[in-house]
Order: sequence, then C-alpha cells, then structure tokens
Amino acid sequence: MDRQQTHCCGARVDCANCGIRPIAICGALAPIALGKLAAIAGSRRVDAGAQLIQEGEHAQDIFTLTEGMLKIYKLLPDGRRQITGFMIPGDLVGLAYGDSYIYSAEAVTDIVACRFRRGSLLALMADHPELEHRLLSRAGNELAAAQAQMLLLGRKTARERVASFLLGLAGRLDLGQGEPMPLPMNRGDIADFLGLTIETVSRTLTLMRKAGQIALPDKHSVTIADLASLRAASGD
Amino acid sequence: MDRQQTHCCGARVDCANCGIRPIAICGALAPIALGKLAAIAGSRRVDAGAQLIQEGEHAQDIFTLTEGMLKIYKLLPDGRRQITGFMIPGDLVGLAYGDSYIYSAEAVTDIVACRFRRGSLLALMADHPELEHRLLSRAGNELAAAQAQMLLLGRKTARERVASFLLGLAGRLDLGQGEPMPLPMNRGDIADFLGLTIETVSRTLTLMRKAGQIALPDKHSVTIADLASLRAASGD
DNA sequence: CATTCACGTTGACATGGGTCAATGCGGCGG
DNA sequence: CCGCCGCATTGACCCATGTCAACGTGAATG
Repeated sequence: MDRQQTHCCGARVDCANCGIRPIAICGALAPIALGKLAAIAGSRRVDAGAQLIQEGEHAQDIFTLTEGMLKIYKLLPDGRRQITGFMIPGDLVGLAYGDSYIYSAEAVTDIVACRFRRGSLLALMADHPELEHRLLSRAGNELAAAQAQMLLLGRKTARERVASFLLGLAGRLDLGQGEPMPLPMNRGDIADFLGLTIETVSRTLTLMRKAGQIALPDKHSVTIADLASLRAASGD
Repeated sequence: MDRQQTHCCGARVDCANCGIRPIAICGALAPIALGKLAAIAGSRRVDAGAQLIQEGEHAQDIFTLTEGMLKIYKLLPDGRRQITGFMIPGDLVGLAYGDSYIYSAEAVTDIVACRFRRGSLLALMADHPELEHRLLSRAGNELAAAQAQMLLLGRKTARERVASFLLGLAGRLDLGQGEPMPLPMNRGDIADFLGLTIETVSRTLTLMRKAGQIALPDKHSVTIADLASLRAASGD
C-alpha cells in the first residue's frame, strides 16, 4: 500500500483533488466554498489500533475519513464494548451531542482523515447552507443505519447477524465482480459489532463456509459465494 | 383527560401559543418565521393503536408530536419487531432516508401531532437556516439515543436493560418528586424495545419490585423506589 | 530456524433468557 | 352481575449462545 498522502496534522489540504469529495460532505460545494472549506481543513493520520476520538471528550473537531477503516464504539464501565459502526472513506466522524463526543473512534487500519474545527465549520455553514444540508442528510443516513442495527441486535439470530453484516459491508464497499471482500477488522471487532462473542462469530463463519455460502481465503477476506442463499439467511 | 385541542387534519395551527414550542424545532424561530411555519403546519390526531406513518412509504410529511406517546419500529418479514424508540411531546417524527420513511410509527396513546409538508419545510429552511440548524441538532440527539440503545441491545443483560429503560424514560419525562411514572405502552412494546420477550420483562419487573427498587401501583405506572440501586443495576 | 505471541478455531459444558402452557386479573359488553 | 377477552404473571422446561479450555496457525522476533 503506497502512501501518496503526505500531509500531517494541520497541514494544508487540497479539496479540489480529493478522491472522496463526491461522496463526502464537501461534494455539495461550489469551487469558492470549497476553497473556504480547504482553508479550515487539516489532515490527520492515525495508526491502526490508535484512537482518533474518545467518548465524552470535548468535541472540538469533525472528521471525514479519507483512507482506511475506523470503528466507533461505546463502552460500559466494566469493559463490555459495543461497536456501533465501521466507517469507510467518505463517512463523517464526530457528530456530537451537545459538545461532547458520544462515542470513541479507533483506527482499524492506518487511516487518514480530513479534520475540521467544529467552530470553523459552523461559521462556514452560516454562509453555505448547502453544507448544513449535506450534514443533515448524512445524519439521516447514520440514523437509518442505526435503526437497522437496532433491529439486528434486538431481534436477529447469530446466523442472521453475520449474514446481514457481510451483505451490509459488501453493499457499502464497491467491489469488482467475484473479488474477495476485505475484512480488516478482527473477529473480536465483528463480535462486538454484532452483539455476539468471538467464538460464535467464528463458528458461524465456519458453518457458512461449509454450507457453501461464503469462502474464507484468509482471516481478513471473504468471498460471497452464494448471494441468494446469504440473503435468505439474513432474515430480511 | 379533557381535550382542548380542536384542530383536525389540515386545520390551522397556532404555533405562538403552542406549549411545546420551546422544546420542539419551532423553538428557534423569531415571530415572523414562526408565522410562516404556522402557515405550513397542520394538526393530525391519531387514535391509540393506529398508525401515523409506515416504513418504506413515500415520506411526504414530517411531524412534531405535541400530545401523547408514539412508538417507532421496524419489522422483519416474519413479523419480528424492534421498537427503536418511544416518542414524547416535542420529538420529531419522520426524518427520512432518501424520500422514504425508514420506520413505522404507531400511536401508543391517542396523540396529536403537528404536520409539516416536507417540501414546504425544506423551502422554509432555505430562508431560515436556524430551522435547519435545529433539525440537525435534533438528529444529533436521535443519533446519541440510537447509539445508547445499540449498547443496550448488544451488551446489556435483561436486568440492565429494564433498569436502563426505566431510568431513561424517567429522565425524559418531567415528573414531580415521588410521582409515579406513567408507562402507557404494554409489556409487549417494552419487550420489543429492549430485545426481550414479554415474559422476561414481566419477570424482571417482578424481581425489581421484590428487591424494593421499584413499585408497580398498576400495569401502567412505576415508581422508582430506590434510585441509587436502580442506577447500579443499569450497568452504567 | 526456533520461539513467542496474538489471533482464530474447535470442543465440551453451562446458563440466561426463550418457549410453551396454565393461571390471574381487570375492564367491558350483554 | 356475569362471563368474556386481552393482557400480565408465573412456572417448567429447553436451547441458542455464552463460557472455559485446548489447540492451531501464521507473522514477528531474536
């Protein structure tokens, strides 16, 4: 994986040539506004396994993920963890409730994110309502995903959860036909996302492999071998 | 319960004298904008047990609940249901993903809601960004609640779920000291909200009553008898 | 090349909460 | 006032998934 990105924390950013602009919040902006956005943007890299933000912390920044994968999660005091989402390039991280982050975010792979100071972004939104519009629409997407996840966590069986997870991820990534899907997170992360244990995730994947629904070329990739059957197994 | 509300579907609405204005999206508006908002608002009543909106339906309207309680939920094809929230006066119902509703909403009690045509509201937002701002902040709240619920569904025990539910509801309602909390939904609704069965909810409430944490004067009210203990039992 | 270590898989067993069934109870219609 | 009906409660039993433990495997390290 060669790294073209050379900016580090606080460096200038070139929004006009950003690969994810069409899908991120920046996509809505005309060139002038884009320039202003670039002026308040910084780039931030985080190594796999390190934290980007922490729940409860003062929410100073909002990020758009540009490279890699991020997991967002909440913890109970005794350490039980619920991963509430895996973020991919184009996703927005750090929407806050009040002025504190409502979740922690940790890099699954090495990541690069575009950082905006919350205050600057709010100020820019005043002049460019289409930016706020875009944010609202993003929030709507997140809400839809959260609702779907609640249905999964509250009412689906282990098998259905794993099937839904694989299909959901495959739908967000754009994969070539027959190309194996990367699964950069480990089994523990999947378990904490699906409200299961590592063992149950592992067993379920094995069952699906034996049933010919998926192939597992290695621990960090899956191929969906029988889409129809996996859909049927997903419960919806 | 005597009904002062006399408007029905599509009737004129008097936003200036609305009791929930301070907490709803209308709260942000200056008198002029409020007049415009009132002009596009209609009132809608729904009887307990009837539907307000249906998942997948074209999302023509957005509602602010003004009286009563509403449950929002998603269904699996085989009928399993996950209630993703109970709405109380001031809450916004009908945020959509694309242009379809992402959940169904059914009245728990008789309700009154303030209806806005989506299109009109969007148009009004163009002139009054503070309205969109308010919407975004609401969406942030919803997202925070959804995250908390995912943690509950994925990682908490039955006991913790019920305790969290009672505390969460008590926190949103403003109750007088020692006043019993109304619980207008039935046990099945609570179960479908918490990812449990009716029997488990019932048993858990009984246990909590026997442990002196709560009192159950009747099926549709609870009193929190030992707040500290209930908090301890909630897992966070 | 040997060792270690983190992660994943598999097996045996335990258990929280689900399922099924009986009973209780309060409101409503006749 | 009685009987019915929908909801809630309670009990007995069961099973999907969790827990605990052993073992495999591949990548990193010396």
